[in-house]
Amino acid sequence: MKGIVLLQMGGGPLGVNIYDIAREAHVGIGTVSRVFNNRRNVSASTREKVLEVGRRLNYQPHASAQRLARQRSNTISAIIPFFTNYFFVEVLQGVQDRVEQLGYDLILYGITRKGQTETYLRRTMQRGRVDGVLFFSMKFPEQFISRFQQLRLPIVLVDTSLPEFDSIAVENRRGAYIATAHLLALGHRRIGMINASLTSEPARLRLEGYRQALDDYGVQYDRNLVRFPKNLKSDGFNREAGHDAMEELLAMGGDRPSAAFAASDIQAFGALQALREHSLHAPKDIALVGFDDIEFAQHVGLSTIHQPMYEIGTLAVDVLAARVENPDVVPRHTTFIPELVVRETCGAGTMSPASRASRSMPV
Amino acid sequence: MKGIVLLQMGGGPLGVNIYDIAREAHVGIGTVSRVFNNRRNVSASTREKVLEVGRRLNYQPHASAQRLARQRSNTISAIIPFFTNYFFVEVLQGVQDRVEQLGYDLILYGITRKGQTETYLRRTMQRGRVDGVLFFSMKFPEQFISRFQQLRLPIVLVDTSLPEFDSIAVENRRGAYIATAHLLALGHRRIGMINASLTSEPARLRLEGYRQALDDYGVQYDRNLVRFPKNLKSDGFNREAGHDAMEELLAMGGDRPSAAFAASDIQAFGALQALREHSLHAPKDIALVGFDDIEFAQHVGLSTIHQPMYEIGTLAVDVLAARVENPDVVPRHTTFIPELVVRETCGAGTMSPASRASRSMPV
DNA sequence: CTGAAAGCGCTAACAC
DNA sequence: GTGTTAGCGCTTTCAG
Repeated sequence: MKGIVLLQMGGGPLGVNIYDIAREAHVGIGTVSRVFNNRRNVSASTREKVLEVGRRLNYQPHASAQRLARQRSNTISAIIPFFTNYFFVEVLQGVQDRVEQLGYDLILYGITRKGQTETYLRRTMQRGRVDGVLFFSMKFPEQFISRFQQLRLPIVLVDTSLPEFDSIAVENRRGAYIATAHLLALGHRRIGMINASLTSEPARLRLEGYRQALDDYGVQYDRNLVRFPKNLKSDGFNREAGHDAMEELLAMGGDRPSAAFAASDIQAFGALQALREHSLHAPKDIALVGFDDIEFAQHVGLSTIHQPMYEIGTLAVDVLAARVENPDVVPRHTTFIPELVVRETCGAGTMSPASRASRSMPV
Repeated sequence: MKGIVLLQMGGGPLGVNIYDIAREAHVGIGTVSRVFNNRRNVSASTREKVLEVGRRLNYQPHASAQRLARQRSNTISAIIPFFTNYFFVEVLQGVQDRVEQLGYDLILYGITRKGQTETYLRRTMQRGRVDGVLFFSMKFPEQFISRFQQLRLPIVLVDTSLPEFDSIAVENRRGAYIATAHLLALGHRRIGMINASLTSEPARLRLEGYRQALDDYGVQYDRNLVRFPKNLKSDGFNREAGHDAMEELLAMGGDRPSAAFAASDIQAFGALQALREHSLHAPKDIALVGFDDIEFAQHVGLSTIHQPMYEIGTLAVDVLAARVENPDVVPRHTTFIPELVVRETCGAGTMSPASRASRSMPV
């Protein structure tokens, strides 16, 4: 009866379920379930009959019920800083596309304020919510390590790492080295670094790469040339920090560097702005190389270190999915090698449109 | 027994459930449920007892089970273009923050390729998945209108609209008018427009505002001054389109405009780049005003029309939540009035840092 | 105030 | 192949 009614009114308040289909198709609910789950032990004729009724009644399986019965949510979450960096936007595209291919849903937990991280971690840990989590670009809170391990909740760290969990990252040290070495090769000897807070892992590694390059070129490290954000409320991966750091560098007067390496593109933009405010230009007055290669880097002709962000996103999902299937293998750590992209601000490019558009130039 | 075991091993494979708590606390499962749902018809003493056991066993309610029993997912989805515009990033922050406050989960469906829209719409329509959906900046496919209505699935349209559903948008016509009038007031008479494809609603409205302003200032409309994207594969809200449009404008030689209004900041960036390639500058050679006021507009000193993106995001969630609670009220359409932000590229600003930082200047 | 019982809609193990 | 029967874990009457 209900089936008929539904048919007439085009979908009742509660929606049509597996029982409606079963009744209408004169089969058991098990069969209906098998059909819609593409199990093959169903005869062609009954399968077609069920499918026909399903179409006619516009049946849709109930997602929550499936998740409960299957003990699997087919959902993953992404905990990702939203306040800065734009890096994440491009990574998210990769995540998004892969997640769609694999049929997962993606719950987004964007961090806009400090402190949200723990809220979201707690939330994502709740049973039945997600099968795994992607954690981006932030220090993973220590007190959660053992909790995730106990719950056996799969997690992969992206752009950050911990021995306990799978991780994916770019070789930050290497990238910074490449950037600095490039400047060195161009003849610069006083090279500043516009860094973020050392509480950030990438910031620390990028500093190391910078120093290593200096070393290899026999240039004495000068701590006055390395600038950190003054405002400790954020990690310093933002435009203001970059702006202020460049101001400081400029304030050194005759001692000021002839080139600078910024720990992120976004800081480089701030630095560029500071330069403009002093009627100075890159690379003429100060050569500049950034890090990330976010989309806007092209807009302003910023030379920078390219990270394969989209690929990082897709790989992150793959690794997570693999762990969901097989929770007991040892943590796997993947790293990408970043590449230098020469545009205008480093002073090495020709000014032709061709070079401006160039997306990568391996070293 | 199970409770004890769980206690000892710190969480069994299946997790502790309401029955474990009930047994351990010597109460019925109904009572346990009431306690964890903060119903007040529970005596203080039993409540405390249940809570204590819950803490001890590290109980967490199972999200899928709750959703199934409550017939409510406490989740909403956001279908949002990811390919362009950066507009969405800032809107998403607002969405994200509000969604957290209201206790919803946010499923993200980012559109990176044409055609994904329908996939995601179908997906988000599945029963039990979400309580409502946010649909952004794209033309809502006609064939889904009646389907959403039949399912009575709440939806709010953002940055686009349809009579049938709630919507939130900025007054595009008004914004374009303001931008153009500003240029006119500065003395410009030949003003170009760098537009996106007219298949986009905002593009159409912005053109209208542009023409209206011209009219009001007694300036003859010249269709040669309005440029559309050549590449019809996208909607044209991107850097390349802006770049090419500016090229075309420049190619007009002596007839070229002395100012231009771009339908989006991102197109304005492309235009700025084209200018640079010709060793021209804004506002000296061509004054320029954009639309959106995405974060990067500050970086390059772009004068533009500010949209309250964060607020649009939070409001969108509020409106959706309201409709989830009360599905039967008539559709509500909200619009925001955009404001002009004077920076450098329009040529009206003083060059002081103060004015550069100015975020809004109502007209 | 509290316990018992009946779902919510689906999956999966088990017979036939 | 296919129907039946238990769950999955929680919410929500309904008695008392």
